[in-house]
Amino acid sequence: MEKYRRIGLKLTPQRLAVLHYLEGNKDHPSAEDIYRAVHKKLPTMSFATVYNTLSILKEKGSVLELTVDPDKKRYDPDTGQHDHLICISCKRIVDIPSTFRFDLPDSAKRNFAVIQRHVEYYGFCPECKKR
Amino acid sequence: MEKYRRIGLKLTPQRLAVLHYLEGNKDHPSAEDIYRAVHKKLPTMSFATVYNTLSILKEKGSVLELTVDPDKKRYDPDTGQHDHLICISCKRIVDIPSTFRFDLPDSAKRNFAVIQRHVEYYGFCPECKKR
DNA sequence: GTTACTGCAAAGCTTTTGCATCCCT
DNA sequence: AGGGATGCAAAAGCTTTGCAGTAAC
Repeated sequence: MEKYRRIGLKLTPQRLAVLHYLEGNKDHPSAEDIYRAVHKKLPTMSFATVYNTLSILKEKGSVLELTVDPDKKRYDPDTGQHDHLICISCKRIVDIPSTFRFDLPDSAKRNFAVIQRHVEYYGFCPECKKR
Repeated sequence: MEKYRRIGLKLTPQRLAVLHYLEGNKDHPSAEDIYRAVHKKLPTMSFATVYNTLSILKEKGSVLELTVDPDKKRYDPDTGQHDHLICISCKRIVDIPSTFRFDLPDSAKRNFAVIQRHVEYYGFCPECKKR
């Protein structure tokens, strides 16, 4: 938690609860997932505070906002380079290591200043493909 | 247009207008972009019909729904394998050829049945990086 | 003549915002 | 004590839906 104080966050119980829930979380939760989990521990927790906290964490680079689920945004506390397997049926998102280099040849960049790469593999997870 | 009749579409003026607008379109338009463009030619055009048409085209595999813009869905009539450069400032989306093989090693698939791969490079486009 | 599509308005969801109150530092 | 954070409710977007009327086949 020291690292959050260092980036200039005012440490409220609400923020600590969100940070604690996200710590090491591999589920790529939505804002509602976070709200529901944290609300159990902290019944006064509001949606506005969840979004407010996520917005600051995004800004500070401590959380990634994923736009891979057509229905809602998902959040990833793992900001290291990795790719995603996504089930188009149950919307499960699973981390996998990147299998190739980040580099895009300059000729392909069209003068963009590229900052980040996202790679997603869409399909059916083991459970959903059974049906 | 023959190919749309062949996949079992009832060809209404509204659908033809949407199909014509999407044909060869490289802008990755949103539903609203499509609505505005088609509405000029066909003033009775409604949003419901835009979404209805897109939904059918998606189903038939004639259009890809992109979830790379956090604000709204974008549509891509080019269903061949290619990657995207995305400007996080103006939301412009530019096509680039894929620079590596589709294959994901079986060991990385976690038993998913992978159907599609999406690769996006996020950053600033030439115009937006000037500021 | 049927069946399916259109258009309008209302509803549904996720996310954002305004503002008074509260509390971390 | 002061400035920022919280919580509530309302609002804003995008997208979906219900249904009566209409048009394609």
